[in-house]
Amino acid sequence: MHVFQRRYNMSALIKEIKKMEAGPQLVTAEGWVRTKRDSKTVCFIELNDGTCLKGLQVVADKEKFDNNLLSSISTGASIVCEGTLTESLGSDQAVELSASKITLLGEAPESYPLQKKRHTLEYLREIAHLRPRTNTIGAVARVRSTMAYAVHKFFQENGFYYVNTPLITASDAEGAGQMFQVTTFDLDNIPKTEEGKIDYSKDFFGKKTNLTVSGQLEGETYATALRNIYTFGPTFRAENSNTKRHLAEFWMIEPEMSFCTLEGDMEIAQNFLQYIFKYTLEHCEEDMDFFSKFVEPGVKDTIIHVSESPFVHMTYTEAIKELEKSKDKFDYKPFWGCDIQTEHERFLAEEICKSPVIVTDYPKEIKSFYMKLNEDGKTVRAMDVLVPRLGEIIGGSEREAGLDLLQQRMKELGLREEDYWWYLDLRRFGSVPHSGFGLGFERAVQYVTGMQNIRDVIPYPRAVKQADF
RNA sequence: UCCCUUGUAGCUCAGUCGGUAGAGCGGGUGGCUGUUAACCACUAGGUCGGCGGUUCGAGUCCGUCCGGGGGAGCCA
Repeated sequence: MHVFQRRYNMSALIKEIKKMEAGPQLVTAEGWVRTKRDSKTVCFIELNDGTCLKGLQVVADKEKFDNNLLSSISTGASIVCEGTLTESLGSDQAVELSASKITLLGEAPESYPLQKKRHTLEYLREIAHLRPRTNTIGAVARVRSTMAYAVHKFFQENGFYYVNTPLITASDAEGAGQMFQVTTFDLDNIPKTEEGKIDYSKDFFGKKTNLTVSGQLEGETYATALRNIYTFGPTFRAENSNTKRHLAEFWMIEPEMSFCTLEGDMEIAQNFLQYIFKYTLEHCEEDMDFFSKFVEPGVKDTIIHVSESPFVHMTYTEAIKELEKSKDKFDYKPFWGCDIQTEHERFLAEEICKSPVIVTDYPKEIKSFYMKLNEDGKTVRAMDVLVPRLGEIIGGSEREAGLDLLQQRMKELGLREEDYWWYLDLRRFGSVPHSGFGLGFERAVQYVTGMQNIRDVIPYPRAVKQADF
């Protein structure tokens, strides 16, 4: 990126101005006032436009400016400053803007909710429309955007096509949790059949529909046509879960690869995570330093380490053996066949492996119907990527490619074949081994930034009893 | 949904054994100063989350409802 390049009618971004050298040319800076400090003859304004963490110091000689103008420039006000860049006498910045002209665009009276002091993240959630103007949420927003770009960049550069799977779905049986129903019915006057049941034939789609809980099944259809695809879009879960790592509306990334077995799946998952981590470290250095200093001490070093070291591999059976050695530490005693609890996941990643770990070959009973059965008849070709601090960040598998085996599995679980006719067609016509995984985007942002609560890494969190703004 | 915890000034919190409230920051005013979480002084600002109960008296004890946080389950 060229620092001096002008875009459309925009003046230079503050992140670019800060990299310029002192000189006689006029520079214009626009932004919001973070804080103002007065001295006898000069006034210091820290101006931030959100393009970087630390703002530009604007220095206004009090003799040159109307006192009313300077006094109305308070924290939160929006201003335009024109002047020349000079070498700063202060030690916290290389250059500063010596203002020759300041225009107040919008004042911010004392009722402005953001003070020039630390606020709790809980309070900031109540003013979600203003919180991106804070250091922390601004940094999260920049990192989130950078990570989203890295996601596309990784897949686009590695032979994947971006597929948009539907958000509204008629398949009610994906089994991945409670769904939000979509209807245009007047809920006070719902059409009923003669038997008194809801008459969905009169609803908008002529059948019962919900918001998607996963684009995977539709993703598989495009993977078995374009070879490698990925989805990256919103996902909805109506579960009544109240935790710091669940949302009712979140963004999920789901790659799906044809002619790919579980081994390839694991390799891509690791390379993918490491790529977006490295890309973010490279492009968000200032923000990562901030997170590492104030949000989660050492998170930057952790991400550097994780982006360079191979992940540990372990089968479910091996993982249970390891957990049984320390069973006294757990509320839920581990045994072969049990679900791996959050406490187990974290112990595996944090204590046993001290790094991300990929656990594979889970008992079929605790995994989804579409996962490929191993030859032992008991386990499936599933993999979960567990990371320290968070637990599961990726869940994936090699898909069952055999029609008979898939039909048998669905029968065992009471799934109706007619609901999945098109999914089964993929096994009827040109079936191939294929694999994929799902990554919760917000969880990845949490992991990279060290933010404790998922509601602080998405602009407007939707959760149980929470849909403001 | 369950368990724990919390709700006091604009924000963050203190408030002892039940006797109707304090600090820091922020705001305002004044002072000082090339400042950078600026500093110093003064000042304004409160239905103590709502409702009900116990008591001579409730921020404090009890019940209940609502909101916040943490943990669990479910999962991404």
